[in-house]
Amino acid sequence: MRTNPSLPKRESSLRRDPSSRRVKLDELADHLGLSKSTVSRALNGYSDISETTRKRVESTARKMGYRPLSHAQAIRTGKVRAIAMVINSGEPDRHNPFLQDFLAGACEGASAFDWTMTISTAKSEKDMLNVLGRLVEERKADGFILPRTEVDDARIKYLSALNVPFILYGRTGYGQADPYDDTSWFDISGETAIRSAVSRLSGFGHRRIGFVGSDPKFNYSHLRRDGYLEGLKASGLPIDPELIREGARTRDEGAVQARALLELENPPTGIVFATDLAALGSYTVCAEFGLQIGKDVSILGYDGIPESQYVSPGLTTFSVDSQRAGERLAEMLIRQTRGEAPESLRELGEAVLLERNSDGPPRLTPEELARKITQYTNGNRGGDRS
Amino acid sequence: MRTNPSLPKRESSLRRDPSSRRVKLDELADHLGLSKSTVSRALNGYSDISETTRKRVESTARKMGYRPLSHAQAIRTGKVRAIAMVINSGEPDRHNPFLQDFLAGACEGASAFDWTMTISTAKSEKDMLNVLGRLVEERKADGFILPRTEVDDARIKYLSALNVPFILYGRTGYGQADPYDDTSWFDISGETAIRSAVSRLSGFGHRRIGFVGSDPKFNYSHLRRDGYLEGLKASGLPIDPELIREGARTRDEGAVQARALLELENPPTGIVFATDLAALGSYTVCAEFGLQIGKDVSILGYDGIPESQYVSPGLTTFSVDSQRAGERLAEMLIRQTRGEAPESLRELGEAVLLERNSDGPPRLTPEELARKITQYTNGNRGGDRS
DNA sequence: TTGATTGCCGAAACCGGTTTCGGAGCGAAC
DNA sequence: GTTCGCTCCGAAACCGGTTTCGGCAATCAA
Repeated sequence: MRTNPSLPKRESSLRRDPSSRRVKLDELADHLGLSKSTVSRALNGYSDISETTRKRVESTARKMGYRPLSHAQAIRTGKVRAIAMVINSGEPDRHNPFLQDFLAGACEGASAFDWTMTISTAKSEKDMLNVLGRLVEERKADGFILPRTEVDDARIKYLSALNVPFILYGRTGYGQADPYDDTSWFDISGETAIRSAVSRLSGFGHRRIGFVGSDPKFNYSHLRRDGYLEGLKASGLPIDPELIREGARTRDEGAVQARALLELENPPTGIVFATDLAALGSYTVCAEFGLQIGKDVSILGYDGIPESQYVSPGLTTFSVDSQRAGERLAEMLIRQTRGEAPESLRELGEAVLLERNSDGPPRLTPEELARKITQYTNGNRGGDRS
Repeated sequence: MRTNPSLPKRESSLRRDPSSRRVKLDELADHLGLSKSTVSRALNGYSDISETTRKRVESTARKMGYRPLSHAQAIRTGKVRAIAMVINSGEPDRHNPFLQDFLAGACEGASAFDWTMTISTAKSEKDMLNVLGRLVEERKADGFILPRTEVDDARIKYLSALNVPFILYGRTGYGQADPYDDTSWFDISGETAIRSAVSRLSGFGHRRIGFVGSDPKFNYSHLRRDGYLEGLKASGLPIDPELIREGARTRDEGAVQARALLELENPPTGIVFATDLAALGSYTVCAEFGLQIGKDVSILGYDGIPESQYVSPGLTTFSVDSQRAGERLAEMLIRQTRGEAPESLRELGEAVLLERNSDGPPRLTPEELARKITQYTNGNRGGDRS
């Protein structure tokens, strides 16, 4: 006698009620008086099935509630009708309130094709490739969405080498000769948004405008900084390296960079942040310096996180439609796995400006601003500010 | 000639490099000089394989990088080694910053067993059952995690009827005779936390303590309200129905309920909220009434969302370890699909108090508080408060 | 010595679909 | 009247695993 190694003998209780058993292809074929191969080809739209039979098959299939087992088809077709995404759970700015919107979009995009979405998480960069590898090996998905693309992205190299389809949320290869040679991607043009942020401030009359970028390992950080530079150029403002800071991903890091900018001898009267989170960090610094945001200093963000509307004053920012992004990415990825050329699957969307109260005409010149800050901090040194 | 209905003829480019082809069971068997049935049974721990052979098979399997195709096994075993969760994307409070932690936990819990996690979203309550249905029909998962359980939960009925394994994040059937008869669940004891919140306020000297619950369709809302009542009882305080509000899921709804409580003739000097989001809504109301949070009125939340530490004053709240919750749920669900009895798979965790500055000894009596509010609002009527 | 167990493994069926291949039936062309 | 080609469908192989069943050799009991 052999023993099955599984646990207690409750397996039977897991079987579905026999009365509500699923209908399989053979039964459907019997019911139709056709062979199962004919039925299968009819359902899959083969051309050697007469139109009338196809219609008949489809209608009774629907009537009988027939649904092919996806893994049963996968064994022959090699496609599981699923896309995957692996999230890096070790990131400092991982508490992304938009994840749900993004996932909702991706799921809907997949559902529209009757595909599903599997996710996984990686604890580190190294773990990432292992996780991807497992998913590929076990063939849990036919393609991958790669969020937060980096300038030099290991995931891309890995999947390319394996010839596994993928699509980027973002672009990659900043600064390379042919940055996006044959990958497909969807992205929101952060550079356009940041450029117009600078123009907006310049239009308000700001002459010294600072920029706080994100981690330079991410491609978007470079693109947005370039948008800032373009914005300066378009407004005829000089580039001052002193006003360009990088590496702020979290609120705290945003605060550090905001402080550095405001403590300059000749501080900016307006600051554009690459992300809302970093921008929110500046709020505490401004409070600390006795600065009124929107008057003494103008702040602009990017992302459109919900919190940006609840701070006071409301943060002017550029809102990204994460749900749509997820949806587009899913659709484009599926089309790629179906044979469309990756190079033909690229799309660039735009963020939309949410005008709130964190920016406006400068009330002070940079000199006056500097004086106000030093006076305030001196006056408060050792004071009680609980 | 028959035509395959798929798109352009690039299929070939999708095939993996033939040199890096996956090794399949037959090849492994050939390499070992064994039959593939023996190898399969060895890998699956059957008892009729000698220990030495088993070891040999396992080691060379590892050496050759053999990995069974999960859908190929599924066709015979009926198990795809995946758990699923479907998120309701239509919820007003869907921007949950903890989703990522939760998913990370669930994914890790699944990975530990070499399972994966598939997700999907539903746009409404009705859509929910369709989405679940599709996943079940196509057998995309072996079991489901059901988050945010409701008092009368359609998902539970649906999956129970189909005899599909599932586990609740939360409990259900509040008020029924045998509320949790044979479902398995993991939950955090919100009632315990809220009870101690009341005790904490009472310990500070508060005598009138309000409660703002969440949507009563959710089970947790009732449990937390009960915790509030128990807390009052433990502190020897009377129950005043006037002080109990419900239905606040969003920040704005929290604001509405906070306003209602504070505008009472005999307002509470401390308010316990069922969720952080609702608690944050009270901040704007307090500002509007010229009330200093933590002094004039004490506020307590529950959830431990990141934002709670960035508001001023920091919100005292109870932090829930979402990642651990996800991990436990995944493990328990997998064990259930392997045959363990659902009734034996239940676990109750505790939230941990994060003491911050939104609560403390009452500076005013309820009467003084009421007077302060009316004075302030009258004084500011029509005034400029931009 | 013989018959019955036991330990270990191979052959073959099986899971539920997809795809290949061949052939019946029919109309048109020679 | 063949022959050809076209439309449409069925039989059977196939995908990559798992599970059943039976059999051989060695061991044990009688």
